[in-house]
Amino acid sequence: MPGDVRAGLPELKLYNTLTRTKESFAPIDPASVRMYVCGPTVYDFAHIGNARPVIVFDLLYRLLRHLYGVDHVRYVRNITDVDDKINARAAAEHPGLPLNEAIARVTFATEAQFHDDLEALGVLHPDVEPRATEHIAEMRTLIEKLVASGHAYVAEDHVLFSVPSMPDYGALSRRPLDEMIAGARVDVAPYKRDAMDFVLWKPSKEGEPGWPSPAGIAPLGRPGWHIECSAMSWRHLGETFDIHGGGIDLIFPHHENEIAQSRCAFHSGVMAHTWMHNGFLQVEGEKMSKSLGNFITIRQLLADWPGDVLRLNMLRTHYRQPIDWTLKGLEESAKALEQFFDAAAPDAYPRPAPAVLEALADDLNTPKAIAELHALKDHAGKKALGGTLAFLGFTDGPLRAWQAAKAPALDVDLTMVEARIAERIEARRNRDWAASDRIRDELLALGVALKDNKDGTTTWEPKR
RNA sequence: GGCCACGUGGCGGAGUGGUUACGCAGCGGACUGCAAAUCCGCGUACGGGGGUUCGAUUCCCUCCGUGGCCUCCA
Repeated sequence: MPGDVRAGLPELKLYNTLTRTKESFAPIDPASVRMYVCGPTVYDFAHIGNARPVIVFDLLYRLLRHLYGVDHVRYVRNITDVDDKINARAAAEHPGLPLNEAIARVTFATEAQFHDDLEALGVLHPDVEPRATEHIAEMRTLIEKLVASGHAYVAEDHVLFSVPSMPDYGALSRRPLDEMIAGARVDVAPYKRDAMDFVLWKPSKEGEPGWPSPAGIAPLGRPGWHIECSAMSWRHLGETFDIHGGGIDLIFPHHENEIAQSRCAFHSGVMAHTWMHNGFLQVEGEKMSKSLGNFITIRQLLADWPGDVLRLNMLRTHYRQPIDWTLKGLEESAKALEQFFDAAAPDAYPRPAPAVLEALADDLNTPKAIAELHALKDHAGKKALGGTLAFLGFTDGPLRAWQAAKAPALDVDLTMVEARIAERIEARRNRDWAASDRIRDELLALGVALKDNKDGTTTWEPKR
């Protein structure tokens, strides 16, 4: 490598769920830093909780690209397009269609909605966005490997992963096997050898999507939930890679099972070196759920706020902390963003100010980074602020459009306003404060707010 | 029940073994004919109780509270 591309850059530290400590990040290959993040299951509009990992890991992606070079980072975020919820949705929405066609419609439409949402949130496209249904072959290969090595077995046309075959299963979630078995509240399927065993492949029911099964199973089948991520990360990032991210709720069982599948299939001690998990989101102090009626989609929020405000609001809390999503918070975020863009030079080259970069390099300390943004606003150059905002994924266009749209429509005669202002200046020159104040009040009633500037001029702006 | 997080000033939210986070709101001041805008300044916080320490918000124990996972879930 010609010189050290990272010279002068801060050391990146990331909290690793696997070790429960903040560690210095050292990629397997600095020329190809590899990150996998669990993406959405496409059956409905994404909610604001779904937006959190997408925004957080987008920021990490931007940071990695800055530290290692745009062409030296490979970011994979999958689309899960095979799932019972998708099937149910498809049957409900398109009752007249064959199920497979209905499913295609649902997943296609949902994926498009998701992409629209992310664009509004300022999220970059990952380098690869693989779909589960396009990686069935890889899944089958993995399953065959696992069966061949004794880590999986066939029972009643299912393939199950044998958890006891992996002695250190549970390391990520820190759940020793015996405890889990003791505390298991699950109905154990009779064909499981062990209560903890999980499904890699299952037979498709009549009318469900199905693919040729592995391991000599005759009927068509479909994959279990966990195998797809092992297959897609393998295909696009290799047997071992640097970072695997997702929501904290995925630690168990999803990520634990991914690790089991990948490590046992490749006889490896490691799937990903760094495991990162974002905290959960609540809405106005309550858990978000459909039954409480506080279930908010990204799309609903975008009707009221520019995506950049949602993005800033998300980043005001450190990614590992729980976040309480509130209207008050959104209002504060909007205000801060307006201040930033009022103070920033437009179309600045995307480049993080050193203090912001340092904050981000410390396990994505975005609240600290935002504090530095305020410092830049007050003390540093407009270009530094503008460049940093651009680096962080903020653009002012939607914000400005939003400001214009929410401003009360002014139906005033500009010539009249200018005339009244001139009239008031004359009154003030004559120290006729009563007349001056009357004119100001009258214009304010029309939505025109006057400002007497230090240089003696008077300007106006729409009343806020 | 088991496991894992979290509890910071009015609110949001970083961080640290001993000096200021930062933002919003509030208050005071400057400026102004009065305002608006702007600028300056101010509050003196770390859930309760023990312990370690010269010293703890920061480490340990414990209690209380909140949330999450253990079943699909960002």
